Amino acid sequence: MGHLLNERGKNILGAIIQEYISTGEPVGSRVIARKYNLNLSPATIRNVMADLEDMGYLYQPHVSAGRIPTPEGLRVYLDKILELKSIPIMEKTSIDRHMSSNVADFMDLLHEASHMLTEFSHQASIVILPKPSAFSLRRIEFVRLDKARILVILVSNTGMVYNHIVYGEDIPQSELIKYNNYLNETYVGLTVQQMRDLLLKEMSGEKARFDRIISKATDLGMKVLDVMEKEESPDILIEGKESLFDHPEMEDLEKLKVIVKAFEDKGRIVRILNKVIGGRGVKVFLGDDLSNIGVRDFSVVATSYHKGNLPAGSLGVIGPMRMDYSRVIPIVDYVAKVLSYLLEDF
Amino acid sequence: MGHLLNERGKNILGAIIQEYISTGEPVGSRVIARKYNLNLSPATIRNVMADLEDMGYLYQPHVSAGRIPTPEGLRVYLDKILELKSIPIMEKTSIDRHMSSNVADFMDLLHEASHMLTEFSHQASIVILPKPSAFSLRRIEFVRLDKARILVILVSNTGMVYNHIVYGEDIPQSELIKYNNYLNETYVGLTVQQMRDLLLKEMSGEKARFDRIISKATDLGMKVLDVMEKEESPDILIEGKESLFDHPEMEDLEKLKVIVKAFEDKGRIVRILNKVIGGRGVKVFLGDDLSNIGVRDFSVVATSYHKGNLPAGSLGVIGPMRMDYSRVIPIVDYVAKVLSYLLEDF
DNA sequence: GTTAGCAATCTAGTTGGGTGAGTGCTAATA
DNA sequence: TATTAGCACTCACCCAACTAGATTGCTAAC
Repeated sequence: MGHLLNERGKNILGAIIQEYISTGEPVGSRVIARKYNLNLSPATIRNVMADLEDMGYLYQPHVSAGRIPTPEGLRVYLDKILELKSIPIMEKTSIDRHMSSNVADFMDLLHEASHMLTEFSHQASIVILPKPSAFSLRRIEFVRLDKARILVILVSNTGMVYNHIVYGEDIPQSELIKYNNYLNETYVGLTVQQMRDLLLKEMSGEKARFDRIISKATDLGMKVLDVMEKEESPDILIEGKESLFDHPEMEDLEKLKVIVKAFEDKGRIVRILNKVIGGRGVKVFLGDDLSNIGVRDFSVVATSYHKGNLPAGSLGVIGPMRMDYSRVIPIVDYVAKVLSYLLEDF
Repeated sequence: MGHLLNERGKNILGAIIQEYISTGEPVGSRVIARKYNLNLSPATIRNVMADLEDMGYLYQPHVSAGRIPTPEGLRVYLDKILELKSIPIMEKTSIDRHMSSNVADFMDLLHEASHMLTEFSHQASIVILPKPSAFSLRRIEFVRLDKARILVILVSNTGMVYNHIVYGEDIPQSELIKYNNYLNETYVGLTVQQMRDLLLKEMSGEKARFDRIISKATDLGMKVLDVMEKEESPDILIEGKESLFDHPEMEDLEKLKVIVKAFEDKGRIVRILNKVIGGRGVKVFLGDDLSNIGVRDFSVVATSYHKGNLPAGSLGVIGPMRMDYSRVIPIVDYVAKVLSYLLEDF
């Protein structure tokens, strides 16, 4: 057998990974021969295993132990071998129910999504909050803080409240209220992109030249968009860290430290999760994909959620590489779909 | 020697605890006799140690080991023996500088305080965000979300933004704006308590009977105060969890799990920290004080910070019981003082 | 009241043999 | 030629025995 993975190779690799996922122990040739009826002797399986090791899909922790899949092996498994299970009807209805009732505001909805993810995947869940740019404006409000700072409060059509501070000249509150009124009349209902377009148009238009309010208000509006863009460090919900600790592979102290530290640095987690934005479908990050958060032997299963056709944010779970992907992937997928569906008419 | 702690008992207990704090190992009689010139032989010290153990201030992990202080022992040490060090001038100026420059808004200030706490105590820091009731109103804004929900945005005089959702009848946005205007004219500058008083007065007053706007607006205002009170689960900043992991006592896996889980449950942490509100000065929570967050062998050093004379929130650090209190207590104290000072004219 | 001396206790670390799991290789088999 | 049985080999893991070191409590002397 050469360097190409043939049918038998696939079967055996699949069996090994399945076994490893369910036991967490190195897998020997005997177990495979007995439990998975491939009609092959342990000796033959050993030969194939040696080949798979050459290809970089398996490794031995030590010579008298069985094999463990490498990240590369898992990647192949995910791409070519894994067959997804369908979600039990009970879990589906539970997800539906939790996410559509008892949610007072948009944050509740995201919390609920996060909760469903941990509940049914038994991993830690991550939900990246939507960037304001995914929504349209419901209301904007300026509040004078002091002579240099203006507080800007934006309410999106989902009821999310974003606030920013803008530095600038000293404008009395009474004047700011006029800007408010103008902007609330003109820009409500627009997305960030549409706002930017319209602002640019208005700023160079006739009216702005003669109407001081319009001119000043659009100036300030533009400044707000700039600040928003710069500050755009989306927030993040993490739930169920503790469920990670119950996985037996966490017996290692160093590993635990590493993963806890990884959670501290939310920026990096966001960056990984957001890689799924743009594409559709669930993606799995493994091994080197995660080396920048320092957790090579973990795995992130993530996908994006949408509002209408616009990608709004991303969500997923993180856990040890040994994870029941056939269950977890459909769950992440389903929660994202439900969330997107509910988002549509929020 | 009976059950009363005499001078010599104090000296020896103090020495043992000092030694334990700096090494983390059980302390034997020899070390005390050699390092701390009490002019006593190990044998005598052993006798005293046995007494201290009877009193519940020390215990032996096993018979051939030295002694470790119990929470009760530490409590006595903190109350009667410990002498605080003064903060090095370098650290003081560093705290001053960081907290007074580069802080755009109030949250920045709190983050900075939190940062200073970890930086100089080498423990994890906790800052409880002020309850809205500590501040006065700068601006209130109603936004209609849908026929049942109204979003209320409150801006405090410190520039903090609080938002709540109020359920009620369907009120058009144009009507809400009238309420806004009335409330912003009448209630800006008042604390929550003052608002409540004035609202009650207005509701039963003459004007409200004839002016629909005033009547409706005060109704809504009252509802907001009720919601605020109910939802009052103050938020919390935690920084430097990772510095906990570097303490050698964290070699124990179970301990690490426990502390990480404790951090998950912010409610309980808030409840502990908030015990300091009301009193002045730094308090140390030890042993049983912390059993409700499941971390008997940790220690929380906390104090409250103020705006003017009103307590606004609390802050402190959490770490292993073995902590250099003579350094940590003054730092917590100082950061709280600086924060209170800066808060005064925010 | 204090101290020296000493037996007793217990942890932590080391050594060494035994066990079992699993491999790779070789030669036989289909 | 592909597969398999057989076997020697390797290595982690466990257990038991032993050693070294720390510290104590107690007793008797100072």
